[in-house]
Amino acid sequence: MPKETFYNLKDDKKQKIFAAAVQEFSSSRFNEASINQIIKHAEISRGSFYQYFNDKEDIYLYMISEIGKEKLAVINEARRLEPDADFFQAFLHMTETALTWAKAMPQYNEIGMRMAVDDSEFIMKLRALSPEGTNQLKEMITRDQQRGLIKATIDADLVIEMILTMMLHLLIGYYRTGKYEEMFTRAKVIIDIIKNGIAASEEG
Amino acid sequence: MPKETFYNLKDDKKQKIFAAAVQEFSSSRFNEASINQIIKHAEISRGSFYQYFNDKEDIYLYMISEIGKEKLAVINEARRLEPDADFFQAFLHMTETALTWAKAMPQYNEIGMRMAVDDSEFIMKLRALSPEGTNQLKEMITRDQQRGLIKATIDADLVIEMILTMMLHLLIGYYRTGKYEEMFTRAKVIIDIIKNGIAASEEG
DNA sequence: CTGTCATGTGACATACTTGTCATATTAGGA
DNA sequence: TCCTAATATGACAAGTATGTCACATGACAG
Repeated sequence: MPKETFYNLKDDKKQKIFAAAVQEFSSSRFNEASINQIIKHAEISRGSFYQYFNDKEDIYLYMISEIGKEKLAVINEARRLEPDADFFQAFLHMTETALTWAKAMPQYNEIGMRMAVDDSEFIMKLRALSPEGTNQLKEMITRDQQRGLIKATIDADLVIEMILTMMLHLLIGYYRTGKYEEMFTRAKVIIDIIKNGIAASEEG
Repeated sequence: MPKETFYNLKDDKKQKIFAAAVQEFSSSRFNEASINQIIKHAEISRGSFYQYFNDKEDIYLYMISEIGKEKLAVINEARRLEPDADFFQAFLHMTETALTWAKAMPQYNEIGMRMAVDDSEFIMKLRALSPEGTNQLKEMITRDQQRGLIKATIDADLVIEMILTMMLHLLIGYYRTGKYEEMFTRAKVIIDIIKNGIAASEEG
């Protein structure tokens, strides 16, 4: 929650500060990110910073919530398609969305990557608060179990965990190599491997 | 490569310094680890530290190589068993070894965890140098493909990537929750999911 | 024009870091 | 015992960081 003084600023100045925060938090983890760098790039004084925000946590939360708004729009757009797709199609689509997002917004993606591997107290707490969009996936698996597409004995939570782990791994791979096509191909193969393990086709 | 003055020290003093390094590097990533903390716990002076080691990288490499020696012994012990096991049995056994190791040596495990998610220049370089024990796994998959236990079309490298990713994920899970049995159970389920995807039983 | 209040500023205190170096201590051979 | 060479020490310089605060500037109402 930035202070009122921040919200009173002109939009382009707010934007500049936001951009400076993105720049800093996309190149350093929370603990290592420096307010000095932020104010330098935003071209504001140290005093001003503390007139806008309480501390580093404050501007981080602000930045995350701003990014979240943008992200939500993209995700909702993606979800509107294919309402009847099975879990595998949906997940592949989701992966594609995530990769596209990562490609389009490399800095935002980088922030997410850093957050995923951050073990500072603040980020740990923050992660614990946001439950991810996991419910929707679980519903899909349950539905596909009822439709007879996925084995009834499968532990949905574990499958989701597997799949999100692999997706994060792919994102990190993309982030490190920049090879979008390759990561997408891999995603398809990984889903195929998981599918032929959890699909009910043979055993039931 | 610590300096000669370090190797000239009595064993218990060397041991104390090693323990202080383990303590510090198991609770902080490389960049955040503090030499001040190490010398405090080792009860040596700042000057002495720089008489023993060139810098932080130096003591880190020393510590890692010492741990590596211990680890190698454990791994070799584990590999001696079941020479004819298939890939899945072998991998499960490997996971068990890793989890046991993590349980027995929590600090070493923590160091490994931190190293896995460290993106400092030094650790990135270090990771790139050590190629992991991935060859052995690949040989097993190839052999099992020839034995007809695994689909011939499967990309061994990708499977190894998947499996190591999931194993790391489980290790991190164990590290965070301390629930050894649960992680081992999950490992079995994960392997089962991957197996019924890559086993040649139905399609291959 | 002036008074008031919001906003901008950078020097400062404080606390941390690493690596150096002059000096003190210790140990072992002659 | 005494001398020398190895080793131990902590003050220090130079750098980083955060958060505060007295003061400067700007804007706007009367």
